[in-house]
Amino acid sequence: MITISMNSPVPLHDQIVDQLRRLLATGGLTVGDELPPVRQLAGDLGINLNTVARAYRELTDAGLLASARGRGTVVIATVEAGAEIRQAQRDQIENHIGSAMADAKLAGCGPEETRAMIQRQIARLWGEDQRFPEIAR
Amino acid sequence: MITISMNSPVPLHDQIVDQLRRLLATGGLTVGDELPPVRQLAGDLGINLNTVARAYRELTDAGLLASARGRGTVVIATVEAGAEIRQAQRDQIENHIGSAMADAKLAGCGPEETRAMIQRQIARLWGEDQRFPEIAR
DNA sequence: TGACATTGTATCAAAGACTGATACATTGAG
DNA sequence: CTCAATGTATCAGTCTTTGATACAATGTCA
Repeated sequence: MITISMNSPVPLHDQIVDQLRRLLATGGLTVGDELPPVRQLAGDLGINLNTVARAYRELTDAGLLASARGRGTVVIATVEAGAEIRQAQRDQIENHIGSAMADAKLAGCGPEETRAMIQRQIARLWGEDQRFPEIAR
Repeated sequence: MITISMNSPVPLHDQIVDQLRRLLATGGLTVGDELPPVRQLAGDLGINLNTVARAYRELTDAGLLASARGRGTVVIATVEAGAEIRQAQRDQIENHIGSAMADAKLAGCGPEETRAMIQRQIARLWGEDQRFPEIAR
């Protein structure tokens, strides 16, 4: 469900938060779903339970999860598309996308290969049936 | 030329390295170009010169830049597309792209808006004239 | 009801990374 | 030769991250 990289410069709890947010955004996690106990997930990942607890707490503070002693952690909200976007945030996101695609080019991916990656991700995120007849300018 | 964010969890020198690599991959920097002196860039960004020097050194170690006391830092190599890609690296890149696009959806971007972002980035990376007649599956 | 396993939370310490201040070494210009 | 410009090295301070451990709350089962 979650994978982490010990080599990455991004902290472990941030990696977990990012992936959970991604699952919440893509439908991999929906309201009512229970998350694995901190000890279990920490054990699976081979890290300390505090690190997982911290990730859960950050999302709890964000209003996406709810935790209670003895009862576990559940999803109470998911982020739905259509929310208001600030321009600064939009620029940051486009920058992030551009950075990822630059990495692809940097690693030797050609445009066709990159396009295939994007296609897969679009299908995964917005549904298999979503079609984009053309993306030419 | 370079912008940094003090709020980001990613270290300053990593931010600089990422953006420089991106410039090297996109043609914003080519062989022979001189980089700003560490003191100047550090001053512009409002950070310590060591942080910039570290970023330069990392790229120097990677063989992309060359630095010399008193003479400055110049680009000696750029990364060209077509290099061999390992599968693990490819998966990581696709994961990165997917993460960026998930962020977009998370922030409320619809598929059309995301597609527009991608379109701009493709044009920027692989040239204005590059066309992608369709990206449907 | 009471004991106990399960789960999240809090506290504290250690280790490491990042950033910065400062001094040093090299190059080139005048 | 002098000196400004530039990259490099060293050291210290501060913060973050991670982990070990103990605590608190909830639910289950005898």
